[in-house]
Amino acid sequence: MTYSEENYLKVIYHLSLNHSKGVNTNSIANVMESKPSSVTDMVQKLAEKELVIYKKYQGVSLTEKGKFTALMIVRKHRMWEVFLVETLDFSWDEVHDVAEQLEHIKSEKLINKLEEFLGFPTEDPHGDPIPDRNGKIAKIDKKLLSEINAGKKVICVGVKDSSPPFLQYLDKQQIALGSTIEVVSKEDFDLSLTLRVDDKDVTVSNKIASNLFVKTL
Amino acid sequence: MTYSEENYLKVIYHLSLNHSKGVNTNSIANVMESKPSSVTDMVQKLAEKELVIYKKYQGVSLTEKGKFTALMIVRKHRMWEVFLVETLDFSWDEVHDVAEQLEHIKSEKLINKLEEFLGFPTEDPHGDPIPDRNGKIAKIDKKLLSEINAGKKVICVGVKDSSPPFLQYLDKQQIALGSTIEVVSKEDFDLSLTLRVDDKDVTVSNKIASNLFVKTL
DNA sequence: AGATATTTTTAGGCAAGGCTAAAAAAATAA
DNA sequence: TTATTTTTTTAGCCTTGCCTAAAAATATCT
Ligand SMILES: [Mn+2]
Ligand SMILES: [Mn+2]
Ligand SMILES: [Mn+2]
Ligand SMILES: [Mn+2]
Repeated sequence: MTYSEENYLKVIYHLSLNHSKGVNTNSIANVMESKPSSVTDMVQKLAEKELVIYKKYQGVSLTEKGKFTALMIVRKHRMWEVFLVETLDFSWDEVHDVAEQLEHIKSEKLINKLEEFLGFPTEDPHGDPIPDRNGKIAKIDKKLLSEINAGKKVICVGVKDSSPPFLQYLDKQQIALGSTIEVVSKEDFDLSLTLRVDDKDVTVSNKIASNLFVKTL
Repeated sequence: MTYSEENYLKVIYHLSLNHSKGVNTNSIANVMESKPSSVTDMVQKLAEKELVIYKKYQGVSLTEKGKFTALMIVRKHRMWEVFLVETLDFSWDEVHDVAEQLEHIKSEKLINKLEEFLGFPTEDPHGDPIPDRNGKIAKIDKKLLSEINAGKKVICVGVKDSSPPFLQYLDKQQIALGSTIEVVSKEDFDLSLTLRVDDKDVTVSNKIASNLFVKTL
């Protein structure tokens, strides 16, 4: 399994969580920052190896084998992110790029020992669930903050976008995983929200609110 | 810098420690388990990038830039080996292959944070010195056990061969880094040695003795 | 339905990093 | 010194993973 094949499987896995049908060529190319023709090439190779199911012009989906492989990569990615934050004091906006490299290290023993050392974490620093060694992944019950009505109190449990600028914005507003957020009011005009986070009022745009996952109490 | 280029630089670095002149094509090919023609190709590419000095038929040597790059890879390799043994409880014969992968992870911050977490170790689990972040590497004063005369007491400080079979042999004989070894007698015929390690007598062949580094008291 | 636009695939090419076989240079032996 | 062997380089080929341009299939609009 090459580095490149692993990245394709991971991207197909992530895309198939939303687009419940077959994943289309163009969306893979967009995420991979490559060209549709390259995607077609690789997808045909993955189909020969029985990692994906592919019919011309019909999009692609993972086989059980392909899905398991993808989950193991996601497992490693998120486990390493926990290590970087918890053990090496990285901040949550610095870990993704390094984890993109570390997720390709091939050693079952390494990931299992690391998991043990970290105390069997179930979520990564962005609130995403970590698959266990059998590929089982918890479904975390969460809603977007943008779907919450005024007057409700919720807890921040994750981010949809985990790009550094967004995470740094949250740091600046002192919104972190576990923060209690009260939706004070919602503006009809632009759907912006006024929140109370730790006794401080903050106004956030709809774009912000639709990238924050929360749990109702 | 690709994975492959990094491996070439590392191999050239290790070979140039012994073969004090230019490193020859064939020895690189042997270590890399590739063919001399492939080595010539790559060496020419490295010369263009000013990482090595190369004249046809004259062997190859590292430039300052190439040497620093090689040292940073060695630094990462050995630091990760310490992590695997100290933090994740790997045994010293299990770490090399994983470290071969981890040494290519690109993040200065990662290696420096890891170094800090590990308490700035100066040697890896096989007794080899770890270069610091400026590329400075300690020269450890050590001799081969095979050079020690009968009657002397020494301390085991490293291994020359760090292949799993050899390391496992040492485990079985309960010889570890830090063990005190007394050379009881040396057999003229085959240069085998009788040792006293922790109040136990062991006989080892010359081959074993010439792969163990020791420090005289 | 028929025309047009979009998506996807195919065809052909390129760079990296390998390989084998043959040629050239250097080292060694006679 | 000349002949032979060994080492090294060159030439040409292959696979992987990417690309562009063109062709084919599918989707959308009138
Ligand atoms: Mn990530
Ligand atoms: Mn994450
Ligand atoms: Mn090693
Ligand atoms: Mn080592």
